[in-house]
Formats: sequence, structure tokens, C-alpha cells
Amino acid sequence: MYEFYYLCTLLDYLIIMKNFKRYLVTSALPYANGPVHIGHLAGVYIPSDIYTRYLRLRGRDVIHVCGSDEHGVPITIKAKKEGVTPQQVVDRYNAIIKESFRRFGISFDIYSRTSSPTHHQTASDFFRKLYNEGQFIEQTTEQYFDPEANQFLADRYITGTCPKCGAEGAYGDQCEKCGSTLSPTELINPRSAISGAQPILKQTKHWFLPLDKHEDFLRNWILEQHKEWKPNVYGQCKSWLDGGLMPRAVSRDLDWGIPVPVDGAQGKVLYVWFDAPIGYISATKDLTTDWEKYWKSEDTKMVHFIGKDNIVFHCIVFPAMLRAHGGYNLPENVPANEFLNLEGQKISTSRNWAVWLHEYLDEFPGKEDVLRYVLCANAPETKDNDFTWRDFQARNNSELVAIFGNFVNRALVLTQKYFNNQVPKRGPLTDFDKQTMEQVVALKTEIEQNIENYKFREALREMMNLARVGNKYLADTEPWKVAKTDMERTATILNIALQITANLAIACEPFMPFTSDKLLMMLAKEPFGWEQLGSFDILETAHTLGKAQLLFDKIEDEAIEAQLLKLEAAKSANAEATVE
RNA sequence: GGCGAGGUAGCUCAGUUGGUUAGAGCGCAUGAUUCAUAAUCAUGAGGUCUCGGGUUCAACCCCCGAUCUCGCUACCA
Repeated sequence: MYEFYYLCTLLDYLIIMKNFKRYLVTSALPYANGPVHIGHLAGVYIPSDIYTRYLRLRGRDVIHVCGSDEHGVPITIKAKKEGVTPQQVVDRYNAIIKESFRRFGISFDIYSRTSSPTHHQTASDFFRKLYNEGQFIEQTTEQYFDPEANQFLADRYITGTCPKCGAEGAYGDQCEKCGSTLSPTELINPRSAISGAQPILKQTKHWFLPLDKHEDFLRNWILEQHKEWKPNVYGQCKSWLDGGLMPRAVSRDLDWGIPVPVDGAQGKVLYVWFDAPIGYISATKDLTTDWEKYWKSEDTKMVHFIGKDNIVFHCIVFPAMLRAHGGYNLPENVPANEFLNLEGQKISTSRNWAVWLHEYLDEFPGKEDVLRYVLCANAPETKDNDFTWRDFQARNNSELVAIFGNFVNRALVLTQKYFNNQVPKRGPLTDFDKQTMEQVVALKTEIEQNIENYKFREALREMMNLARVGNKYLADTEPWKVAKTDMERTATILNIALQITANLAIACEPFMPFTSDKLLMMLAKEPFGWEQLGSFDILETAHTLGKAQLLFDKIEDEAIEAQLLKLEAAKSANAEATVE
């Protein structure tokens, strides 16, 4: 028994000591059939950006890769509907998505796309290697074919009457009325969801990745070695593994995508879920010729940021692919988030129930960090959360303006007033001064530990506590009173308040980079490193500060009401469309 | 239908292996304060931990059942 515990402790020690020299951070590839909305941001891109910015500030070797996922059936349908080519569809959305990420300060080292030549080459080579090594199973099956649209139909794109409950409009894979799992051939009176034609059965050959061959490995790797993964991620993996893995098709009959690179595969492309995660690899190749060390050196830590709907692909399928290929690292963690709702309803691209990033950026110029703050503070880390415009307003006005912005403004205005905008000299410290300084040091550790454990909401709260400590410090020391009798003591107080402000500029950078930049400008300083957080010698005595400005503005009711009206309009437009 | 995750204060969320009085922020109330964007600071009120059983000296936590939300269910992405 004693030995057992000893062994566990030793094991923990080794895991903690596992010394990663570099990091590879991936963010789920947005699907290029629509713009990015707040759900994507809260679930994936804000957490991954905070994580990456934090690591960079600490001077770590880290790259953050992403790109547009541009293949698959929905894009071809959208193209057909609009009378344009699939390439035109993805060109349009790739441009919108990429530009909105840039404006929002999501700091990818590269934002690539799966229609790029590099990606086509990489994915083809990947497939061909597995094919040549006999890692696939070939199987010919009968599949529904739409004679009008002249294409095979995925199960999702066949509708008909449910054989179990008789409901109309059941899908080929599932009836949403009774919840039964179906196979397309069971449907009564099947119809193509694309053309409405009656589909016919036709033979087709496909390649399958035998996940069952990797089951033992995956079971041990996830269930034994990654017990620290989030409950939703671990639970879903366990569910799949306990059910027994089956071969999974990795090709599709479609004319949009990466052609299956073997003889006799005319009209077949790689399944998007086979090619999309390889997109992380191609993106890295597009970034650097030195890409292999990020994917193949064992001292690289790979982390996939995704939403909960992608867990299986990132924890089971992609790792199985990487292992089948050989030579690649597997992810160290996959911190999948839950979903964000909007005003109590599911976000929906097709129903236009969303707050679109590119529209937000136009309608709230200069307020990138407000959205970053609100979405992080309310991120769906453990369960689905709700975004409301009232909450957005409240968090801006009573947290960012009242606590953060107000503290900074107080410290700077007092310095202007009493010390001609120069950092005053710090004299002897009181116990309260020392206590306050200790609190700042303690917050550093809290923020670090929370970010490293993917608890970004809590990390953000701790960052805000820095401003709270500052406000309390000023309230308790009352420099505006002390200034009447004791300028030396006033100097010490304001020195400490300014050092806290400088600490804030460091601590807020991963979460609110625009605010950090503004703060640095106001302090007239170049960016600090993370290691300076907790220090009270960041600003040297007599350093002249820059011009003070307000960090955050109040958001008035009108702006919020305009957004609510906009959502109402989307709702009625949608209701009308349904009636027609 | 099966499986997974979740349901804790008015709102948004914490709650470590079961252990005294279940915590935080916002909101609300009262007081203090006036350097600051009516911003801050202190104090306080506010809980049948979704519901019903069970195990235990002791349950938000473990077990059984019900219920609601979301996800997955292998060709939607």
C-alpha cells in the first residue's frame, strides 16, 4: 500500500516534470459556409488566444495555427443555391472570417485554408501513405443516389417518413421526432433533401479507417493516461470506447474536396473530417519550414481547442489517424467547451440567430476587448451558457468601467494632480502597503495556474481582482487627504498605485490586448514581460507618464436596445420564411 | 431510444477525497467617502443545492428512480 502511494506520487512528479520545450496550439477550423459568431469565439478562439498570448508573454516557444475548413457537402449546397461555385463560397467566407479574426486580435501565427495547395498535397500524401501500408479497409456498399442532382447522398440529406413513429421529415440517419437512429433504407418514401427527387440505390466503393485496431491503444492513452481531461471530454471518449470502435469511412462521393489519390477513385474525395484536422499540419507547413519539430518532437505540447461537438474527431479519429501514420505526437489536452446560447435560444447560422463578429466590430468600434472580456467571463467552460445584451452592458458598465477603468483613471489623475505626471518616489512602507503588495504577488500565481489548467473564467476574475486590490488600496490610504499634510507619504501611495497599474497592463494582455496596449501608451512604456508581474519596480522613479485617457466608455441603453431590435427583426424574418 | 455532460442565491458561476454556519462577482439595501466616467470602500439581506427514494453518525457530493437542457449516436459539419 505504501509503495503504491509512493509510486503514484512519483508518477505525478514525472508528469508534472514532463518538460515541454515548445507548444503547438490549434483552434478548430471554422467551416467556411458562414461568418464567425460569438459562440465560436467563446467556445474556441478566445480561450485559445488567451492561452497562446500568455505563453508568448512568458517567452515560450509557441505557435497557434488555424484556418478555414472549406470542403464538404454543405458548401456545395450553398453554392448551388446561390448559383455560384463552391470556390466562390469559400473565398467569400474565408475572407470575412480571416479579416474579422485579425481585427478582433485573435493572434494566430497563421490562418490558412484547406483549399490551399499545401493542404491538398499534405492530405493526399497522408492518405496515400496509409493506403500503401494497407491501413485502410476497402468496402463496396449500396448507397442512395440522387439521379436529378447526379450525386450520392449522405444519410443526412435524405428525408422521408420515420418507420418507427410515422413522423414526416425524418433524416436518413435519425428521426428528430422520436429520436430513433435510422438507416436511410428504412425511410418510407425517401426523398433527396437536395433536389426533392426520389433517390435510387447504387453501388459505391469507399475506404474505411479501422478504428477498432487502435481501440486498445486509445483506451489506455485516454482512460488511463489522461484522467485530467475535462469531464465532458473524458466522458464522451469513454462512452465511445466502451461501446467498441468500428471502421469509419474516410472518403465520400462528391466533386468538391481533395480527390482520393489512388487508382479507381474517380469522383471520390476525402471525407472532410479526414482532411480538416490534417489542416492543422498543413497550416504549420505554410507557417514554417521547421514545422516538423512542432508535430514530431516529443518535447512539444500539443493542445486542441474545440467545441463539444468535435470531441470524437479530435480525441478518437484524428489520434488514430496520426498513430496509423506514425511519427506524430498526440494531443496533450483537448479542452473542449460547451455551447453559448444567445438571449435564451440556441445560436443558429441558418436562422440568423447570432451576433456576428464582423458586424460587432463595425457596430462597436474600439470595443474589441469588451466582447473579449464578456465572452471570457461568461465562457461555457462547464456547461452551456447564455449571452444576453443586458449582461454585456452590465459587465461593461459595472466591471470594466467601474472597477478596471476607474482604478487606472484614479491613479493617473492623482499623479497628474500632485506630481506633475511623474512617477513619485516610494518611501518607507506601512504594513498595509506590504499586505497589498503581497496580494498582487499572490494573484500572479493564481492567474498562471488557472490559465495553465484552462480555467480562463477564473483567471480573468483574478486579473480583475488586481484592479479591486487597487481600488481598495486607494480607498483605505486616501492620498487626496494625505496630500494636504504629507507629500512624502502621498508619493509612496501613488507609486504603489501606479505599480499596480503597470501590473494590470501585464496581467490583462492575454485577455484584453487592446487595453494592455492603451495602458502601455498611458504609462509611456514598452511591453513588459510576464516575469515582471508581481514586481513593484516596474516603473522607475521620475519616469514621465503619457497622456491619460479613459480605457472604457459606458454603454448606454440605446445601443443595447438597437441590438435587441436587430434580433427581433431576425426572429420575425425567420417566422415569415417558415410560414411561406 | 442508447450514451455523455450539466441543473447550486434575482442573474452569471465556484464548491478539492462525504465532515461544523454551502462561497464569489453582478444586482439589491444600509452606511462611509468625494481623487475618480454617480465611479469607489464597508456592512447586510438573499439558498428545500431540479424532484422523489436510499446508504451513512454525517450527503450539494455516493447509490437508485424521475425530470429538464445541451451534445454524441459512426455518411451533417
